[in-house]
Amino acid sequence: MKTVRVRFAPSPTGSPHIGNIRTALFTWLFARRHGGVFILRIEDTDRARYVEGSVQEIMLSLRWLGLDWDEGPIFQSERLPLYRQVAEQLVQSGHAYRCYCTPERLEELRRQQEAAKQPTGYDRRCRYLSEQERAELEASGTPCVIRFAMPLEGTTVFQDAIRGELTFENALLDDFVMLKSDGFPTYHLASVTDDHTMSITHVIRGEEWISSTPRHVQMYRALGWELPVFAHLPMILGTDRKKLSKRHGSVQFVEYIQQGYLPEAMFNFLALLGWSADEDRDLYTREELVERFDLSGVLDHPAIFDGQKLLWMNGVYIRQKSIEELTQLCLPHLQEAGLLPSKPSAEQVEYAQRVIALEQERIKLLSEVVPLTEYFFRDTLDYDEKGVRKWFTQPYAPQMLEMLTVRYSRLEPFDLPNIEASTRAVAEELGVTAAQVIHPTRVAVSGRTVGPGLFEMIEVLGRERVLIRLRAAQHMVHRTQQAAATE
RNA sequence: GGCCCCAUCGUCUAGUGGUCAAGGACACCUGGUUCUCAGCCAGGAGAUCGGGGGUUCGAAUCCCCCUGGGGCUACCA
Repeated sequence: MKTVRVRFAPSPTGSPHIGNIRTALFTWLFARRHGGVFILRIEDTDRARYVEGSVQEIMLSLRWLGLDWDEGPIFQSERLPLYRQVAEQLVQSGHAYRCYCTPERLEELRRQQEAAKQPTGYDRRCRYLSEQERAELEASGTPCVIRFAMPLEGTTVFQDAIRGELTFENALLDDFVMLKSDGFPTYHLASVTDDHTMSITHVIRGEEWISSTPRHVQMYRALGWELPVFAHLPMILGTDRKKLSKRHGSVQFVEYIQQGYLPEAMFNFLALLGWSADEDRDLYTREELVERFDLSGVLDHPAIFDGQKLLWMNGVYIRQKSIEELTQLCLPHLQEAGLLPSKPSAEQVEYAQRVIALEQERIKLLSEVVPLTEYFFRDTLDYDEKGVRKWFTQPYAPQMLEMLTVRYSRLEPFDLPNIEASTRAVAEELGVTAAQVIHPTRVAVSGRTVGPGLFEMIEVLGRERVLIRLRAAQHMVHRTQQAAATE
Protein backbone atom coordinates (compact mmCIF):
# COMPACT_ATOMS: atom_id res chain seq x y z
CA MET A 1 0.00 0.00 0.00
CA LYS A 2 1.09 3.51 -0.84
CA THR A 3 2.46 5.74 1.87
CA VAL A 4 -0.20 8.09 3.11
CA ARG A 5 0.57 11.70 2.23
CA VAL A 6 -1.81 14.40 3.40
CA ARG A 7 -1.69 18.13 3.68
CA PHE A 8 -3.19 20.96 5.64
CA ALA A 9 -3.60 23.81 3.18
CA PRO A 10 -4.86 27.00 4.77
CA SER A 11 -5.02 30.32 3.01
CA PRO A 12 -3.32 33.16 4.86
CA THR A 13 -6.32 35.45 4.82
CA GLY A 14 -6.58 35.99 8.54
CA SER A 15 -6.17 34.42 11.92
CA PRO A 16 -7.10 30.74 11.87
CA HIS A 17 -10.25 29.75 13.73
CA ILE A 18 -11.34 26.60 15.52
CA GLY A 19 -12.65 25.06 12.32
CA ASN A 20 -9.40 25.53 10.44
CA ILE A 21 -7.38 24.04 13.21
CA ARG A 22 -9.78 21.15 13.67
CA THR A 23 -9.24 20.31 10.01
CA ALA A 24 -5.49 20.40 10.61
CA LEU A 25 -5.90 18.17 13.66
CA PHE A 26 -7.92 15.51 11.82
CA THR A 27 -5.48 15.55 8.94
CA TRP A 28 -2.52 15.22 11.28
CA LEU A 29 -4.22 12.43 13.23
CA PHE A 30 -4.87 10.59 9.99
CA ALA A 31 -1.25 10.95 8.92
CA ARG A 32 0.12 9.74 12.23
CA ARG A 33 -2.37 6.90 12.50
CA HIS A 34 -1.21 5.55 9.16
CA GLY A 35 2.45 6.35 9.51
CA GLY A 36 2.08 8.90 6.77
CA VAL A 37 3.48 12.27 5.87
CA PHE A 38 1.85 15.50 6.99
CA ILE A 39 2.54 18.52 4.81
CA LEU A 40 1.87 22.18 5.46
CA ARG A 41 1.00 24.12 2.34
CA ILE A 42 0.12 27.78 2.29
CA GLU A 43 -2.45 28.67 -0.34
CA ASP A 44 -1.48 32.27 -0.89
CA THR A 45 -2.83 32.74 -4.38
CA ASP A 46 -5.11 35.64 -3.58
CA ARG A 47 -2.97 38.71 -3.28
CA ALA A 48 -5.91 40.92 -2.39
CA ARG A 49 -6.96 38.94 0.64
CA TYR A 50 -3.51 38.20 1.98
CA VAL A 51 -3.16 39.15 5.63
CA GLU A 52 0.28 39.84 7.00
CA GLY A 53 1.14 37.65 9.95
CA SER A 54 -1.46 34.98 9.39
CA VAL A 55 1.11 32.44 8.27
CA GLN A 56 2.90 32.96 11.57
CA GLU A 57 -0.33 32.52 13.49
CA ILE A 58 -1.12 29.35 11.61
CA MET A 59 2.28 27.86 12.35
CA LEU A 60 2.17 29.01 15.95
CA SER A 61 -1.22 27.37 16.45
CA LEU A 62 -0.07 24.13 14.85
CA ARG A 63 3.09 23.98 16.93
CA TRP A 64 1.22 24.81 20.10
CA LEU A 65 -1.11 21.89 19.51
CA GLY A 66 1.81 19.66 18.68
CA LEU A 67 0.81 19.18 15.05
CA ASP A 68 4.27 18.88 13.60
CA TRP A 69 4.55 18.85 9.83
CA ASP A 70 7.02 16.74 7.88
CA GLU A 71 7.26 18.92 4.80
CA GLY A 72 6.73 22.60 4.19
CA PRO A 73 5.57 25.20 4.61
CA ILE A 74 5.27 25.28 0.86
CA PHE A 75 4.02 28.55 -0.57
CA GLN A 76 1.95 28.39 -3.72
CA SER A 77 2.98 31.92 -4.62
CA GLU A 78 6.45 30.53 -5.25
CA ARG A 79 5.25 27.93 -7.71
CA LEU A 80 3.49 30.12 -10.27
CA PRO A 81 5.33 28.75 -13.32
CA LEU A 82 4.15 25.26 -12.48
CA TYR A 83 0.49 26.24 -12.47
CA ARG A 84 0.83 28.23 -15.68
CA GLN A 85 2.41 25.26 -17.33
CA VAL A 86 -0.43 23.00 -16.30
CA ALA A 87 -3.00 25.55 -17.47
CA GLU A 88 -1.19 25.84 -20.78
CA GLN A 89 -1.09 22.10 -21.15
CA LEU A 90 -4.84 22.01 -20.69
CA VAL A 91 -5.31 24.71 -23.31
CA GLN A 92 -3.17 22.71 -25.73
CA SER A 93 -5.16 19.56 -25.16
CA GLY A 94 -8.42 21.42 -25.66
CA HIS A 95 -9.58 21.08 -22.06
CA ALA A 96 -9.23 24.76 -21.39
CA TYR A 97 -9.41 28.03 -23.23
CA ARG A 98 -8.56 31.68 -22.93
CA CYS A 99 -11.41 33.95 -21.98
CA TYR A 100 -11.28 37.65 -22.78
CA CYS A 101 -14.53 38.68 -21.17
CA THR A 102 -14.29 41.74 -18.98
CA PRO A 103 -15.32 41.76 -15.34
CA GLU A 104 -18.03 44.24 -16.33
CA ARG A 105 -19.56 41.88 -18.83
CA LEU A 106 -19.44 39.04 -16.34
CA GLU A 107 -21.15 41.15 -13.76
CA GLU A 108 -23.82 42.25 -16.18
CA LEU A 109 -24.34 38.64 -17.22
CA ARG A 110 -24.81 37.57 -13.63
CA ARG A 111 -27.26 40.39 -13.01
CA GLN A 112 -29.37 39.30 -15.94
CA GLN A 113 -29.30 35.68 -14.90
CA GLU A 114 -30.37 36.57 -11.40
CA ALA A 115 -33.15 38.84 -12.67
CA ALA A 116 -34.40 36.04 -14.91
CA LYS A 117 -34.07 33.60 -12.00
CA GLN A 118 -31.71 31.55 -14.10
CA PRO A 119 -28.78 29.67 -12.62
CA THR A 120 -25.78 31.97 -12.64
CA GLY A 121 -22.57 31.06 -14.39
CA TYR A 122 -20.33 31.90 -17.27
CA ASP A 123 -22.09 31.61 -20.64
CA ARG A 124 -19.04 30.12 -22.36
CA ARG A 125 -18.86 32.85 -24.97
CA CYS A 126 -15.09 32.62 -25.37
CA ARG A 127 -15.19 28.86 -25.54
CA TYR A 128 -16.63 29.18 -29.04
CA LEU A 129 -14.47 31.99 -30.44
CA SER A 130 -13.21 31.43 -33.98
CA GLU A 131 -9.50 31.21 -34.67
CA GLN A 132 -9.57 34.62 -36.20
CA GLU A 133 -11.45 36.29 -33.33
CA ARG A 134 -9.06 34.72 -30.93
CA ALA A 135 -6.04 35.92 -32.87
CA GLU A 136 -7.41 39.45 -32.99
CA LEU A 137 -8.13 39.57 -29.28
CA GLU A 138 -4.70 38.19 -28.60
CA ALA A 139 -3.05 40.76 -30.86
CA SER A 140 -4.91 43.61 -29.21
CA GLY A 141 -3.39 42.64 -25.90
CA THR A 142 -6.76 42.18 -24.16
CA PRO A 143 -6.23 40.67 -20.69
CA CYS A 144 -7.45 37.17 -20.37
CA VAL A 145 -8.02 34.32 -17.95
CA ILE A 146 -7.86 30.63 -18.64
CA ARG A 147 -11.06 28.72 -18.07
CA PHE A 148 -11.53 25.02 -17.80
CA ALA A 149 -13.87 23.57 -20.42
CA MET A 150 -16.31 21.45 -18.46
CA PRO A 151 -18.04 18.56 -20.19
CA LEU A 152 -21.42 19.80 -21.36
CA GLU A 153 -23.35 16.71 -20.42
CA GLY A 154 -23.19 13.61 -18.30
CA THR A 155 -22.46 13.43 -14.62
CA THR A 156 -19.39 13.51 -12.47
CA VAL A 157 -19.37 10.90 -9.75
CA PHE A 158 -16.83 10.46 -7.04
CA GLN A 159 -16.45 8.67 -3.75
CA ASP A 160 -16.16 10.66 -0.57
CA ALA A 161 -14.58 8.74 2.29
CA ILE A 162 -17.09 10.20 4.71
CA ARG A 163 -20.26 10.60 2.68
CA GLY A 164 -20.03 7.86 0.10
CA GLU A 165 -20.89 8.40 -3.55
CA LEU A 166 -21.61 11.94 -4.66
CA THR A 167 -23.07 12.78 -8.06
CA PHE A 168 -23.16 16.07 -9.94
CA GLU A 169 -24.78 17.08 -13.17
CA ASN A 170 -22.06 18.42 -15.51
CA ALA A 171 -24.46 20.73 -17.31
CA LEU A 172 -24.89 22.65 -14.09
CA LEU A 173 -21.19 23.26 -13.64
CA ASP A 174 -19.78 26.26 -15.47
CA ASP A 175 -16.39 26.84 -17.02
CA PHE A 176 -14.53 28.06 -13.98
CA VAL A 177 -11.45 30.22 -14.04
CA MET A 178 -8.21 28.34 -13.43
CA LEU A 179 -5.70 31.06 -14.11
CA LYS A 180 -6.49 34.64 -13.27
CA SER A 181 -5.52 37.59 -15.42
CA ASP A 182 -2.78 38.50 -12.96
CA GLY A 183 -1.14 35.18 -13.71
CA PHE A 184 -2.03 33.64 -10.36
CA PRO A 185 -3.92 30.36 -10.25
CA THR A 186 -7.28 30.02 -8.55
CA TYR A 187 -7.69 27.51 -5.76
CA HIS A 188 -8.87 24.84 -8.16
CA LEU A 189 -5.82 24.86 -10.38
CA ALA A 190 -3.31 25.31 -7.60
CA SER A 191 -4.67 22.70 -5.28
CA VAL A 192 -5.18 20.04 -7.94
CA THR A 193 -1.73 20.65 -9.35
CA ASP A 194 -0.08 20.57 -5.95
CA ASP A 195 -2.01 17.61 -4.67
CA HIS A 196 -0.81 15.70 -7.69
CA THR A 197 2.79 16.86 -7.77
CA MET A 198 3.11 16.36 -4.04
CA SER A 199 1.63 12.86 -4.35
CA ILE A 200 -1.19 13.59 -1.93
CA THR A 201 -3.14 10.38 -1.34
CA HIS A 202 -6.03 11.79 0.69
CA VAL A 203 -7.51 15.21 0.26
CA ILE A 204 -8.96 16.04 3.67
CA ARG A 205 -10.70 19.39 3.79
CA GLY A 206 -13.83 21.20 4.91
CA GLU A 207 -17.26 20.39 3.63
CA GLU A 208 -17.48 23.75 1.85
CA TRP A 209 -15.34 22.16 -0.86
CA ILE A 210 -17.77 19.43 -1.81
CA SER A 211 -19.35 21.41 -4.59
CA SER A 212 -15.96 22.21 -6.09
CA THR A 213 -14.86 18.62 -6.15
CA PRO A 214 -16.54 17.62 -9.42
CA ARG A 215 -14.50 20.37 -11.08
CA HIS A 216 -11.37 18.97 -9.57
CA VAL A 217 -12.28 15.48 -10.66
CA GLN A 218 -12.69 16.71 -14.21
CA MET A 219 -9.30 18.36 -14.08
CA TYR A 220 -7.65 15.18 -12.88
CA ARG A 221 -9.23 13.32 -15.76
CA ALA A 222 -8.26 15.91 -18.35
CA LEU A 223 -4.70 15.75 -17.10
CA GLY A 224 -4.68 11.98 -16.89
CA TRP A 225 -3.80 12.11 -13.22
CA GLU A 226 -4.76 9.56 -10.64
CA LEU A 227 -7.52 10.67 -8.26
CA PRO A 228 -6.76 10.99 -4.56
CA VAL A 229 -9.28 9.90 -1.94
CA PHE A 230 -11.53 12.81 -1.00
CA ALA A 231 -12.74 13.27 2.55
CA HIS A 232 -14.90 16.27 3.37
CA LEU A 233 -15.05 17.11 7.03
CA PRO A 234 -18.25 18.43 8.61
CA MET A 235 -18.26 22.09 9.48
CA ILE A 236 -18.19 23.59 12.91
CA LEU A 237 -21.03 26.01 13.58
CA GLY A 238 -21.50 28.68 16.24
CA THR A 239 -24.14 28.44 18.97
CA ASP A 240 -26.54 30.21 16.62
CA ARG A 241 -26.07 27.36 14.15
CA LYS A 242 -24.36 29.69 11.73
CA LYS A 243 -20.94 29.38 10.22
CA LEU A 244 -18.26 30.42 12.67
CA SER A 245 -17.44 34.09 12.32
CA LYS A 246 -16.31 37.16 14.18
CA ARG A 247 -19.70 37.46 15.85
CA HIS A 248 -19.10 34.38 17.94
CA GLY A 249 -16.75 35.95 20.42
CA SER A 250 -13.32 34.42 20.54
CA VAL A 251 -13.25 32.30 17.46
CA GLN A 252 -9.67 33.11 16.65
CA PHE A 253 -7.64 30.15 17.72
CA VAL A 254 -4.79 32.16 19.19
CA GLU A 255 -7.22 33.71 21.65
CA TYR A 256 -7.77 30.32 23.22
CA ILE A 257 -4.05 30.01 23.65
CA GLN A 258 -3.89 33.39 25.32
CA GLN A 259 -6.79 32.66 27.65
CA GLY A 260 -4.97 29.70 29.03
CA TYR A 261 -6.39 26.60 27.48
CA LEU A 262 -4.01 23.69 27.61
CA PRO A 263 -2.92 22.13 24.33
CA GLU A 264 -3.76 18.65 25.59
CA ALA A 265 -7.30 19.76 26.48
CA MET A 266 -7.81 21.52 23.16
CA PHE A 267 -6.41 18.53 21.32
CA ASN A 268 -8.71 16.13 23.13
CA PHE A 269 -11.77 18.35 22.74
CA LEU A 270 -11.27 19.12 19.07
CA ALA A 271 -10.67 15.48 18.22
CA LEU A 272 -14.13 14.69 19.58
CA LEU A 273 -15.83 17.46 17.66
CA GLY A 274 -16.95 15.69 14.53
CA TRP A 275 -15.32 12.37 15.21
CA SER A 276 -16.00 9.60 17.64
CA ALA A 277 -14.66 6.23 18.54
CA ASP A 278 -17.41 3.87 19.56
CA GLU A 279 -16.73 4.21 23.27
CA ASP A 280 -18.40 5.76 26.29
CA ARG A 281 -15.54 8.02 27.20
CA ASP A 282 -14.38 11.56 26.60
CA LEU A 283 -10.86 11.74 27.90
CA TYR A 284 -8.11 10.54 25.63
CA THR A 285 -4.39 11.14 25.48
CA ARG A 286 -2.84 12.20 22.23
CA GLU A 287 -1.43 8.69 21.75
CA GLU A 288 -4.80 7.05 22.32
CA LEU A 289 -6.31 9.36 19.75
CA VAL A 290 -3.63 8.53 17.19
CA GLU A 291 -4.28 4.84 17.78
CA ARG A 292 -8.01 5.18 17.25
CA PHE A 293 -8.50 7.89 14.68
CA ASP A 294 -9.90 6.98 11.33
CA LEU A 295 -11.95 8.59 8.62
CA SER A 296 -14.71 6.04 9.17
CA GLY A 297 -15.40 7.58 12.58
CA VAL A 298 -15.78 11.07 11.20
CA LEU A 299 -19.38 12.25 11.40
CA ASP A 300 -21.16 13.59 8.34
CA HIS A 301 -23.18 16.27 10.11
CA PRO A 302 -22.01 19.64 11.39
CA ALA A 303 -21.22 20.24 15.05
CA ILE A 304 -22.01 23.30 17.10
CA PHE A 305 -19.06 24.65 18.97
CA ASP A 306 -20.00 25.19 22.60
CA GLY A 307 -17.17 26.11 24.91
CA GLN A 308 -18.64 24.64 28.11
CA LYS A 309 -17.30 21.19 27.64
CA LEU A 310 -13.95 22.51 26.54
CA LEU A 311 -13.75 24.53 29.73
CA TRP A 312 -14.59 21.49 31.82
CA MET A 313 -12.00 19.44 30.01
CA ASN A 314 -9.41 22.11 30.51
CA GLY A 315 -10.09 21.96 34.24
CA VAL A 316 -9.59 18.22 34.16
CA TYR A 317 -6.20 18.58 32.51
CA ILE A 318 -5.19 21.39 34.84
CA ARG A 319 -5.94 19.18 37.83
CA GLN A 320 -3.79 16.47 36.32
CA LYS A 321 -0.74 18.72 36.06
CA SER A 322 2.12 18.48 38.52
CA ILE A 323 2.25 21.57 40.67
CA GLU A 324 5.64 22.50 39.27
CA GLU A 325 4.41 22.39 35.71
CA LEU A 326 1.20 24.23 36.53
CA THR A 327 3.20 26.95 38.23
CA GLN A 328 5.35 27.46 35.16
CA LEU A 329 2.20 27.69 33.08
CA CYS A 330 0.62 30.25 35.42
CA LEU A 331 3.66 32.46 35.85
CA PRO A 332 3.20 34.44 32.62
CA HIS A 333 -0.37 35.28 33.58
CA LEU A 334 0.67 36.46 37.03
CA GLN A 335 3.45 38.54 35.53
CA GLU A 336 1.22 40.08 32.94
CA ALA A 337 -1.21 41.09 35.67
CA GLY A 338 1.61 42.70 37.59
CA LEU A 339 1.30 40.32 40.50
CA LEU A 340 4.83 39.11 39.96
CA PRO A 341 7.83 40.88 38.45
CA SER A 342 9.08 39.82 35.03
CA LYS A 343 12.05 38.16 36.67
CA PRO A 344 10.71 36.71 39.89
CA SER A 345 13.10 35.50 42.56
CA ALA A 346 13.27 31.89 43.59
CA GLU A 347 11.35 32.77 46.76
CA GLN A 348 8.63 34.48 44.76
CA VAL A 349 8.23 31.49 42.50
CA GLU A 350 8.19 29.20 45.51
CA TYR A 351 5.46 31.35 47.08
CA ALA A 352 3.48 31.42 43.85
CA GLN A 353 3.70 27.66 43.69
CA ARG A 354 2.25 27.26 47.16
CA VAL A 355 -0.53 29.68 46.26
CA ILE A 356 -1.33 27.91 43.01
CA ALA A 357 -1.36 24.55 44.78
CA LEU A 358 -4.24 25.87 46.88
CA GLU A 359 -6.22 26.88 43.79
CA GLN A 360 -5.35 24.07 41.41
CA GLU A 361 -8.70 22.35 41.66
CA ARG A 362 -10.56 25.58 41.07
CA ILE A 363 -8.68 26.77 37.99
CA LYS A 364 -10.40 25.97 34.72
CA LEU A 365 -8.46 28.45 32.62
CA LEU A 366 -4.86 29.47 33.22
CA SER A 367 -5.78 33.14 33.06
CA GLU A 368 -8.19 32.60 35.95
CA VAL A 369 -5.24 32.24 38.23
CA VAL A 370 -5.09 36.03 38.40
CA PRO A 371 -8.53 36.80 39.86
CA LEU A 372 -8.36 33.63 41.93
CA THR A 373 -5.08 34.39 43.67
CA GLU A 374 -4.77 38.16 43.49
CA TYR A 375 -5.17 38.68 47.22
CA PHE A 376 -2.13 36.53 47.92
CA PHE A 377 0.03 39.06 46.12
CA ARG A 378 -1.51 42.43 46.80
CA ASP A 379 -1.03 44.50 49.94
CA THR A 380 -4.50 45.99 50.06
CA LEU A 381 -7.63 43.94 49.81
CA ASP A 382 -10.94 44.47 48.12
CA TYR A 383 -13.46 43.28 50.66
CA ASP A 384 -16.47 41.39 49.45
CA GLU A 385 -19.41 43.58 50.32
CA LYS A 386 -21.77 40.79 51.29
CA GLY A 387 -19.10 39.13 53.35
CA VAL A 388 -18.44 42.31 55.27
CA ARG A 389 -22.11 42.88 55.88
CA LYS A 390 -22.64 39.37 57.12
CA TRP A 391 -19.54 38.75 59.17
CA PHE A 392 -17.96 42.04 60.18
CA THR A 393 -21.19 43.08 61.87
CA GLN A 394 -21.10 40.16 64.27
CA PRO A 395 -20.86 41.38 67.86
CA TYR A 396 -18.04 38.97 68.64
CA ALA A 397 -15.98 40.04 65.61
CA PRO A 398 -13.76 42.64 67.32
CA GLN A 399 -12.88 40.35 70.17
CA MET A 400 -12.34 37.45 67.82
CA LEU A 401 -9.88 39.35 65.68
CA GLU A 402 -7.98 40.45 68.75
CA MET A 403 -7.78 36.91 70.07
CA LEU A 404 -6.61 35.57 66.74
CA THR A 405 -3.97 38.25 66.53
CA VAL A 406 -2.61 37.37 69.93
CA ARG A 407 -2.61 33.66 69.30
CA TYR A 408 -1.18 33.80 65.80
CA SER A 409 1.64 36.01 67.06
CA ARG A 410 2.68 33.36 69.52
CA LEU A 411 2.34 30.28 67.35
CA GLU A 412 5.50 28.32 67.02
CA PRO A 413 5.81 27.03 64.45
CA PHE A 414 3.28 28.89 62.33
CA ASP A 415 2.01 25.82 60.57
CA LEU A 416 -1.23 24.16 59.56
CA PRO A 417 -1.94 22.08 62.68
CA ASN A 418 -1.15 24.95 65.01
CA ILE A 419 -3.17 27.44 63.03
CA GLU A 420 -6.16 25.14 62.96
CA ALA A 421 -5.93 24.28 66.64
CA SER A 422 -5.62 27.87 67.79
CA THR A 423 -8.38 29.07 65.52
CA ARG A 424 -10.76 26.41 66.77
CA ALA A 425 -9.77 27.23 70.32
CA VAL A 426 -10.83 30.83 69.76
CA ALA A 427 -14.23 29.67 68.59
CA GLU A 428 -14.60 27.57 71.69
CA GLU A 429 -13.64 30.41 74.01
CA LEU A 430 -16.10 32.71 72.29
CA GLY A 431 -18.77 30.09 72.55
CA VAL A 432 -19.45 30.08 68.81
CA THR A 433 -19.06 27.43 66.15
CA ALA A 434 -15.84 27.02 64.24
CA ALA A 435 -17.64 28.15 61.09
CA GLN A 436 -18.59 31.39 62.82
CA VAL A 437 -14.92 32.13 63.27
CA ILE A 438 -13.70 30.72 60.00
CA HIS A 439 -15.96 32.76 57.75
CA PRO A 440 -15.22 36.22 59.16
CA THR A 441 -11.55 35.34 59.35
CA ARG A 442 -11.50 34.38 55.69
CA VAL A 443 -13.00 37.75 54.83
CA ALA A 444 -10.41 39.38 57.06
CA VAL A 445 -7.36 37.75 55.50
CA SER A 446 -8.49 37.48 51.89
CA GLY A 447 -11.39 39.87 51.48
CA ARG A 448 -13.31 36.95 50.01
CA THR A 449 -16.08 34.65 51.14
CA VAL A 450 -14.95 31.83 48.90
CA GLY A 451 -11.57 30.30 48.37
CA PRO A 452 -9.27 27.63 49.68
CA GLY A 453 -9.56 26.22 53.19
CA LEU A 454 -8.88 28.95 55.71
CA PHE A 455 -6.07 27.24 57.57
CA GLU A 456 -4.18 26.38 54.41
CA MET A 457 -4.68 29.91 53.18
CA ILE A 458 -3.30 31.39 56.39
CA GLU A 459 -0.32 29.09 56.38
CA VAL A 460 0.62 30.06 52.84
CA LEU A 461 0.04 33.77 53.42
CA GLY A 462 2.44 33.58 56.35
CA ARG A 463 2.30 35.11 59.75
CA GLU A 464 3.40 38.59 58.77
CA ARG A 465 0.76 39.16 56.11
CA VAL A 466 -1.94 37.59 58.23
CA LEU A 467 -1.25 39.84 61.21
CA ILE A 468 -1.28 42.94 59.03
CA ARG A 469 -4.57 41.89 57.51
CA LEU A 470 -6.12 41.11 60.88
CA ARG A 471 -5.16 44.59 61.98
CA ALA A 472 -6.71 46.13 58.87
CA ALA A 473 -9.81 44.04 59.41
CA GLN A 474 -10.15 45.32 62.96
CA HIS A 475 -10.40 48.84 61.61
CA MET A 476 -12.82 47.72 58.99
CA VAL A 477 -14.98 45.98 61.56
CA HIS A 478 -14.92 49.03 63.74
CA ARG A 479 -16.04 51.27 60.93
CA THR A 480 -18.71 48.84 59.82
CA GLN A 481 -20.20 48.48 63.26
CA GLN A 482 -20.01 52.24 63.84
CA ALA A 483 -21.90 52.84 60.63
CA ALA A 484 -24.51 50.24 61.54
CA ALA A 485 -25.04 51.83 64.94
CA THR A 486 -25.67 55.33 63.58
CA GLU A 487 -28.21 54.17 61.02
C1' G B 1 -33.63 30.89 -7.27
C1' G B 2 -30.36 26.50 -8.76
C1' C B 3 -27.09 22.48 -7.18
C1' C B 4 -25.13 19.71 -3.10
C1' C B 5 -24.71 18.03 2.04
C1' C B 6 -27.07 17.13 6.66
C1' A B 7 -31.10 16.11 10.67
C1' U B 8 -30.86 11.34 18.15
C1' C B 9 -31.49 15.10 25.09
C1' G B 10 -29.81 22.67 25.40
C1' U B 11 -24.56 21.04 23.53
C1' C B 12 -20.84 16.97 21.97
C1' U B 13 -22.29 12.17 20.82
C1' A B 14 -23.36 6.15 21.14
C1' G B 15 -26.59 3.61 18.04
C1' U B 16 -25.80 0.56 10.99
C1' G B 17 -33.61 -3.89 11.52
C1' G B 18 -35.14 -6.85 17.19
C1' U B 19 -30.66 -6.97 23.35
C1' C B 20 -33.33 0.90 22.76
C1' A B 21 -40.21 2.29 26.41
C1' A B 22 -32.62 5.15 23.21
C1' G B 23 -26.59 4.74 26.41
C1' G B 24 -22.32 8.17 27.84
C1' A B 25 -20.25 13.22 28.61
C1' C B 26 -20.78 18.70 29.41
C1' A B 27 -24.22 22.08 31.38
C1' C B 28 -28.48 21.96 34.96
C1' C B 29 -31.00 20.20 39.74
C1' U B 30 -30.84 17.26 44.54
C1' G B 31 -28.21 14.73 48.43
C1' G B 32 -23.39 13.35 50.76
C1' U B 33 -18.25 14.86 52.15
C1' U B 34 -16.89 20.01 54.33
C1' C B 35 -15.19 26.23 57.19
C1' U B 36 -17.11 28.63 51.94
C1' C B 37 -16.23 27.67 46.86
C1' A B 38 -14.17 24.11 43.92
C1' G B 39 -13.27 18.96 43.70
C1' C B 40 -14.95 14.14 44.67
C1' C B 41 -19.13 10.47 45.44
C1' A B 42 -24.35 9.21 44.82
C1' G B 43 -28.92 10.34 42.54
C1' G B 44 -32.36 13.26 39.26
C1' A B 45 -34.45 15.79 35.34
C1' G B 46 -33.67 16.04 30.10
C1' A B 47 -34.62 13.24 23.19
C1' U B 48 -42.17 9.83 21.74
C1' C B 49 -34.84 9.63 17.61
C1' G B 50 -37.52 17.09 12.90
C1' G B 51 -42.75 15.82 10.58
C1' G B 52 -45.59 12.57 7.35
C1' G B 53 -45.94 8.38 4.44
C1' G B 54 -44.15 3.63 3.11
C1' U B 55 -41.01 -1.42 3.27
C1' U B 56 -40.99 -5.22 7.24
C1' C B 57 -43.53 -9.87 11.88
C1' G B 58 -40.47 -5.74 13.78
C1' A B 59 -37.27 0.91 12.14
C1' A B 60 -33.72 5.87 15.52
C1' U B 61 -31.63 2.40 11.99
C1' C B 62 -33.95 1.03 4.77
C1' C B 63 -37.02 4.04 0.82
C1' C B 64 -40.01 8.49 -0.57
C1' C B 65 -42.04 13.33 0.37
C1' C B 66 -42.14 17.63 3.37
C1' U B 67 -39.87 20.87 6.78
C1' G B 68 -35.58 22.82 8.92
C1' G B 69 -30.30 23.89 9.02
C1' G B 70 -25.79 24.37 6.42
C1' G B 71 -22.53 24.82 2.08
C1' C B 72 -21.58 26.33 -2.94
C1' U B 73 -23.34 29.39 -6.75
C1' A B 74 -16.32 35.19 -7.62
C1' C B 75 -10.50 36.52 -12.05
C1' C B 76 -11.97 34.21 -2.63
C1' A B 77 -10.24 30.33 -0.58
